Amino acid sequence: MGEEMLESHDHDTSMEMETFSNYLKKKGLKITTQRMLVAEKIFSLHTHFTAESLQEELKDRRDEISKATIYRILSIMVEAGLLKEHNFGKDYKYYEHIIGHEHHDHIICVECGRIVEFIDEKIEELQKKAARENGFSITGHDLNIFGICDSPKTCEYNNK
Amino acid sequence: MGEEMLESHDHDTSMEMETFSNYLKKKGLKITTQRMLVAEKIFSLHTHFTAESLQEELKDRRDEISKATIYRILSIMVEAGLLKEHNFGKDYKYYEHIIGHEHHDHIICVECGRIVEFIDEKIEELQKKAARENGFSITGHDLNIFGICDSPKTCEYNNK
DNA sequence: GTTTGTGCAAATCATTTGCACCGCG
DNA sequence: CGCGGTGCAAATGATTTGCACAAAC
Repeated sequence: MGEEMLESHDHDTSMEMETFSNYLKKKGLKITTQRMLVAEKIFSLHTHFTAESLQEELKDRRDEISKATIYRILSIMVEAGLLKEHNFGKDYKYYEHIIGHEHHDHIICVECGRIVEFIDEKIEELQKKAARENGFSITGHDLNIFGICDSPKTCEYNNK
Repeated sequence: MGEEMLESHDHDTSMEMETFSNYLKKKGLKITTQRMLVAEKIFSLHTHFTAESLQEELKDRRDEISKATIYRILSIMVEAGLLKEHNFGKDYKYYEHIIGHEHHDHIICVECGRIVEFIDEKIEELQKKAARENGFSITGHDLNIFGICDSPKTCEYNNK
């Protein structure tokens, strides 16, 4: 239920945009129209998206942004730590912005594709413990649970 | 530490081969040389492998097996529930056979690629709980922890 | 003998890259 | 202005597929 709350209010992106601009300046990269448009869109989204869906969302602009540029900007933002890349078992990547979002794991419906975010501090703790016990200094993790959801709205399985 | 033990003894593959053959028969698929060679190799491996590395391992045979065939056989074995597919964040897939191996999660070294398996029943339990609480009936999960390992043998990071 | 499997090469698909032109600083 | 950025089209790399020949049943 945490995610619906985050998505309901209209998010002000100025703080995130500022962070991104600062990163660009610090790295000697230029502030371009495309970078601003893409970042703005990304920060305004509070869902998981793909390079494809992002380009689609930007189509309403008079000037469409090329896939090459989209990929290049995504890569900068991941590098900047503003964006997280996910592999949900598909052959393309999902992204979600990080600022303003706590770390969380995912439950993915194998029937309708719905993604629910959740966080369990005990699981986090146990993961750190497991890494430590195996002599690893942890840099990150990825936990995805797959299942069939109960959403009568989206889930084909519960919809028939 | 559980994994080293599994890997140390020479595994008899006859039981697994039997299961695979039965599956093929049941599905009206043919028992071919390639399918037997690939399955035999897979069941004898107790590590994670890729389509590429598997083909490499089969090179010592007089007749090399084509990539197309390898992929086709991998797909059958996944379908049969004998093989599990993994996305470790790379742009190619990893596989590991399932029979004779308990379910487990992975810790992957981002420096040297070493993969350690682990299992934590409490994490398993908490995952089921999280899925249940979000209205999902769980079908599977994937937990990967990334970090830097302490192996002086393989890890470049600890090797310099 | 049929039907299914295999190898090869060509096709896909997401992502990346080379290059000529464009626009920020 | 000058150099990094963008778009385009071509390149890449893993995986898939069409097709003619080969092997299983």
